[in-house]
Amino acid sequence: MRQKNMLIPTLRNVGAEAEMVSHRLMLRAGMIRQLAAGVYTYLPLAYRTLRKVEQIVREEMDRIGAQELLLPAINPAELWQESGRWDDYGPELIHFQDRHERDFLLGPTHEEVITDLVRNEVNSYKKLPMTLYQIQTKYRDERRPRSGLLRGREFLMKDAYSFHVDWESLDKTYRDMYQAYIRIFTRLGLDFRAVEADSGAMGGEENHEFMVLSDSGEDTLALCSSCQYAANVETAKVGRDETKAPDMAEVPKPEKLSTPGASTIDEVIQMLDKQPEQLIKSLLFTVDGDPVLVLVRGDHEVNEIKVKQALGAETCHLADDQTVNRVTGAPTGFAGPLGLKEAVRVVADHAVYEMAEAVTGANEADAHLLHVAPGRDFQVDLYADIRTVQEGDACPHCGEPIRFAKGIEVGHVFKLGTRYSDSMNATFLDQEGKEGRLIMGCYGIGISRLVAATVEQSHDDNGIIWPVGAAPYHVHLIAVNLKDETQSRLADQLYERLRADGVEVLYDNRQDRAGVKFKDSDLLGIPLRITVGKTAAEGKVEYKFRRSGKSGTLTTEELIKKLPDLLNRADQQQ
RNA sequence: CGGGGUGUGGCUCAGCUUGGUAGAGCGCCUCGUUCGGGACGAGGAGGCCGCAGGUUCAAAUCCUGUCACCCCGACCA
Repeated sequence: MRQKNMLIPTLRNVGAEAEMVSHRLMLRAGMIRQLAAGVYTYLPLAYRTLRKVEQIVREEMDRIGAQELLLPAINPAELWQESGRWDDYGPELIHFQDRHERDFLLGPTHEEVITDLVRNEVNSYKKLPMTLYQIQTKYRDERRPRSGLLRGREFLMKDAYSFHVDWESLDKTYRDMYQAYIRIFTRLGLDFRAVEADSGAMGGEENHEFMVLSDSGEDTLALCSSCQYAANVETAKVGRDETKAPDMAEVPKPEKLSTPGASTIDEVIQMLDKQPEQLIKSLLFTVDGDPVLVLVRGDHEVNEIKVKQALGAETCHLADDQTVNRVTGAPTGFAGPLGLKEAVRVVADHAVYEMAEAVTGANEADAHLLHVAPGRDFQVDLYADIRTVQEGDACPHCGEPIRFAKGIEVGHVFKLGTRYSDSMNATFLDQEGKEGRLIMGCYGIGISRLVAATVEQSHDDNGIIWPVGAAPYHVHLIAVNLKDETQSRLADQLYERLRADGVEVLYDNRQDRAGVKFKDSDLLGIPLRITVGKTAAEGKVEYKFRRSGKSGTLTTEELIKKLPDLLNRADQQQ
């Protein structure tokens, strides 16, 4: 393409509202423009990159036998009422009514539509397993869209759904997908990890998130410093040594102390001159409607997801103040396991078991108890791993220390099981003519987010550095001075030749000074730059890799011969 | 949803406290010089100051409302 008439409105600077590197660089490179909060126009360069990424995803999906289709973005409310998600998804659904006042929504994901399709069209085990996917715009009314393409309200996503007669079949497709994802992110040259994750509102069983490592990521990952263990901190397990029963023979009886106004761990340790790990933090949760007292060590944090899992519950959240008052007889901040007004279930973290004595709330305003011995002074109904992992904790697999890293979630694979086939009655007939419930998996990749994540991970002070796989063009051809007849003719010839050879080349034929072209070229981040300049008279041009900065001079014939080789080297760091 | 902030040529911003002719840099157009890392000179186009009310002789500026956008938090996947 000749750059002169292309819509590539580069900017020297952008406003302070764009904070994320990818957001700033994509604005500056003339790739995206914001239309509304979380809604962006993809200009020609961004659209090319988007299609490049799409194509990689498509190839890897096709390779594992997935079939591409396109589902409607507009969904009737009935389908979502049937699955129960019309209410569950809540205000995040963008919905509207048509002229007949029928409810519709713009799909944030497509389990309902695909399940409806498959239950109608696939009735026999002979067709199974089957994997279908689409690449489509999704709509989510995020409470707070932010960070440019990383968290939009309209975004491009690849979503795949698999259907099976049994779990073994799902396991196989899940593994295939997992490998396909690894190939996709590897082809994009990304530094990423597959981590164990929580399935959230999607429901279902085993699942992994694919995280691009980046300090600007919203998710925190717990990575083992020694083995392969990797998990989202939301769900990461806490490893522990062999549990040792504490010796509490010498522990005196509980003693009440006045602690006026000390309702937080910090205030209590200040007042009593204790360390946080000598306290038991007691929090009242409402779990499936019932109050449950949850105990963790003072320096630990309760993990609601784990509490929910440990109790096999559907819902779990901190109890409101009234409930706390009723159950403990005290304002929030003074709860403890001794002397509750109501008998409630008590769940404690493993670390609590190992405490010989502890400070707890006294279930009385402005008072705490000293010398409380778990097991002696109160009973625990269930000990479980219910705290959030901390940096330095033992890895649950090998015991080595866990370290944290930040990541951007670009993919997620789920084993859904029968979550949707149950609620939507999706069945098939097996070999014996008996009806079976379809077992499902679903697998997403945020395509537009992936583009932004690539920029987050691949840039320098001068601009974007595209991996060849995602680059909008492979070669940026620059004529230094178009008024120089020799340069201009050589550049034109080279452009036509490259084009004829099928090379994806962007030709900067603008009547600008060299400095402007070089600056823009760095900003756009095309992997290989070819400059036609001073040496044009000798029939020579210069090449330069955007990533490594390495350069050289070649005749045009040599260049054309070596171009495939040069492009192979373009992603190299050195 | 709570807290904070910002809306002024295409872009980045000043002007607002203390009301009185709407500004700068970049970009854009024309001419000339320049031409390998965001050139220089001269001339020019372009803005009902987010919107609606109000106060005032007079509002970008003060008041009220409203909308949009950004940031932090909560929430959610």
